[in-house]
Amino acid sequence: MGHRGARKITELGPYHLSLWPSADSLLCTRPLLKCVRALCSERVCERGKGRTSAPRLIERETSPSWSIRFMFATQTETLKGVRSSGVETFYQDYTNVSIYCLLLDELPDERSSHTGIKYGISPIYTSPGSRICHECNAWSPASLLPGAGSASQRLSVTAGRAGEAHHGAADGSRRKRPALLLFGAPGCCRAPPALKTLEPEEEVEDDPKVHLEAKELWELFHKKGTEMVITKSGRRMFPPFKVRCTGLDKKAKYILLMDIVAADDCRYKFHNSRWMVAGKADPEMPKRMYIHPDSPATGEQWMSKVVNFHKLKLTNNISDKHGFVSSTNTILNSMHKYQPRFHIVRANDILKLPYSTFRTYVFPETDFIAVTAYQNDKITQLKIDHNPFAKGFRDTGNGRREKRKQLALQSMRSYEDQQKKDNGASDDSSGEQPSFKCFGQASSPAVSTVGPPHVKDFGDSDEDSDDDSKDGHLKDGPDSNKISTTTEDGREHEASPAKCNLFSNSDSSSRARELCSRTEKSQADSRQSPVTAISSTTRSAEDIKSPNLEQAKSEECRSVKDSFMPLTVQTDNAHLGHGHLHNFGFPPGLTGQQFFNHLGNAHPFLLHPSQFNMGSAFSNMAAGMGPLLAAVSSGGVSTMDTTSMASPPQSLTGAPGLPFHLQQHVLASQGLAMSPFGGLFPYPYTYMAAAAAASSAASSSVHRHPLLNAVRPRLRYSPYSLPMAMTTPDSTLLTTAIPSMASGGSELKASSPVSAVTLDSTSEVTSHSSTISSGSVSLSPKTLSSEKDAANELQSIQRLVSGLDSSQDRPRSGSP
DNA sequence: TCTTACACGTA
DNA sequence: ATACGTGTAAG
Repeated sequence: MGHRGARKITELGPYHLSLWPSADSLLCTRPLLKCVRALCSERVCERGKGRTSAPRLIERETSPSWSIRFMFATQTETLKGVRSSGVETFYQDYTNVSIYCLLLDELPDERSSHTGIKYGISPIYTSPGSRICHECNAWSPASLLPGAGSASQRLSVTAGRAGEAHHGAADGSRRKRPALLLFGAPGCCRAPPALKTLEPEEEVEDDPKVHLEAKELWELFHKKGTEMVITKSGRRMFPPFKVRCTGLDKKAKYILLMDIVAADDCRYKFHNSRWMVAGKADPEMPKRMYIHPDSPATGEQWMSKVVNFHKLKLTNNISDKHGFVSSTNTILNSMHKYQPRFHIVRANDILKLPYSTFRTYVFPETDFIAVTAYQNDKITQLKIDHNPFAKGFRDTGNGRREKRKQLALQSMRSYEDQQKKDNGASDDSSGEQPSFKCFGQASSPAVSTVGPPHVKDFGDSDEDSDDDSKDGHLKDGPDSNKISTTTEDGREHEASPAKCNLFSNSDSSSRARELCSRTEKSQADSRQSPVTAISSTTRSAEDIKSPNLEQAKSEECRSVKDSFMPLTVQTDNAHLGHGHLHNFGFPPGLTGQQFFNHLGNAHPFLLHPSQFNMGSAFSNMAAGMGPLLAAVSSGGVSTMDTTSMASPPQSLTGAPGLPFHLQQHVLASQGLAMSPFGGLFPYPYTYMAAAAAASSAASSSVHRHPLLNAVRPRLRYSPYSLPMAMTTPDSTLLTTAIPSMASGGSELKASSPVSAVTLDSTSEVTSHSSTISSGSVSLSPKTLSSEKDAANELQSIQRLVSGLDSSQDRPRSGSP
């Protein structure tokens, strides 16, 4: 990575940045300077004059390995104006970066008089020990503001509403202060610390099997070509992705995750009632790994219920109004095909993810095409017939609202017709309402279809025709819940996983490509094989085997047991820098490299390490914000554990502890996403490279990295699979509500593990055992109190940062 | 194509 | 009662 002479950075004082424009001090971080200049010229000056209007996000590519992004938190509206040559670029930064939150300070007149610039930059949050790595020039928060302000000072900053940041003075006075969020990719070549602090995993024998729930329902949709609506705010999947696990070690703890990866590199169009390839796929959005909110939990707990991932939402929106992506959202490209994947990782702490073996399960019948509006009327009807939330559109007696409307329309039309007699067409239209068409919704017994079959089937694809027959099977069609395809029959459905360690060999890259190719094929096949278990072992490339579906269920590649190998840092990685780790307070060992590597090896479908989504927003924060959080916490906690932040996805907010504005900040930072792992797992870029490279996310980060660049040609297929050792960690975010903090290393504990408390264990389904949700799991008593506080703070910070959704989120965090 | 407000439903 | 999940129609 380029060393750009950042050497002085370490010497910078807290206010160096704030003294801006004192270019000299900034020179140390050339990239930063560059960004600042851009910012100033474009926005800051304006700001000085008055609040501006539209929110802005300015992004700059500052170096091959990383970049810095600025964002004005002051804006109240959306960040739509992301100005970037391409979304891809934008995202890259997004994911790969750690966040720094700075406030714009008013500059003394003498400083601004000749420049007209009224604001300087002062950091708000920084992690205590952060600094720059001379080797890789990576920039850590602390370096920016070493010493800048005490924790209390930082805390004093409060955010008002979403667009404004208020600087709360001790006296209680507040003055508005434009806030600038600076996002910088952390990078450090220092070797990651070992992860000795975490509790060792016990060796256990397990043979996990996974059943897809509601398989029949999935198949029903699949026949027509499943479509999933993606919206700005995020849309759930339907059918819901639920699985039932068996064969887990009752006592061992597992982390369950899911992600959604591109099924191929094609763009589709719905033409003549059929899905057809319409060109090459658009750049993949950064992918996230969604960690089930109940994770980690014991095998017994997982096996006692259906594992539901309904909290995961699909979106086409890059950022919310503040530019942050909800942790539970997975960004997809409309008109592209995707394949959900399920992963089982035996680990008692999320921090160990990077070192753990992923058992990946793919259910070919769950692939789908993301759409902003339904294309196939049959799919629409299936949704209406089976999704309980769409009952209002069913024809059944009661009243489907649509019916009414239609009727109304018809009446109106008829009326009009009489008068005008225009349209025959109108009639069609009436008939045409998609929702009415019933073609095979048979599945839902009750209500379903019966109604007016307006049906017009387009007779979509041939395949479509049969729909009905199957439908019948579905248990209560209308209620998805009821249907549990999985049923015991099971084995068919069971998928065996392919294991993959994050660990990836450097050579993996080539492999990854192969995988990619495979995957493509697999897709085609996918339908055939019910389940595919991918097992990739980090070590053996071979293991990776085909990712594809063909291997189908039965294959299990358990090759490697979870090997917890903290990879030592690969040399490659080494230079990349793991610097973050420290900052984040993550256990050093955790750093991403290993993590990624493992993933990378995996088959095409491998996860991308960088992207973990924790269910809770909190978690997001944690991930991305580690440093910030640390800083934030007044407690003086030096670093927050990512782990500590657990929060229910929905609830984020709740934290009573922190000042509201702080919360916002945090969120924002999170959202940004920072580095996926970066946040959570501070990891060196390196490791990511491997895993990430393949993935889109990877690509993003990759850009920066020369090495990565090579990889860049995105492998669509295997998002996660990159072999490269070096990938940057960026793309993924981990978001999760991490329930248990686990005993972090000493550092962690010190930092303040937050009680995971809030997890929302949404484990829907049935029972989510209280235990699980409680996160009782690994909390250490002593840390609890502090943890809670921390959590609260985090939440508050998140809010602050995000400034947004506070309303939505509810603070659950509280201690139970 | 995508976004938004909406009615209507679940939970 | 509130919060939130649906597809629709209109833009």
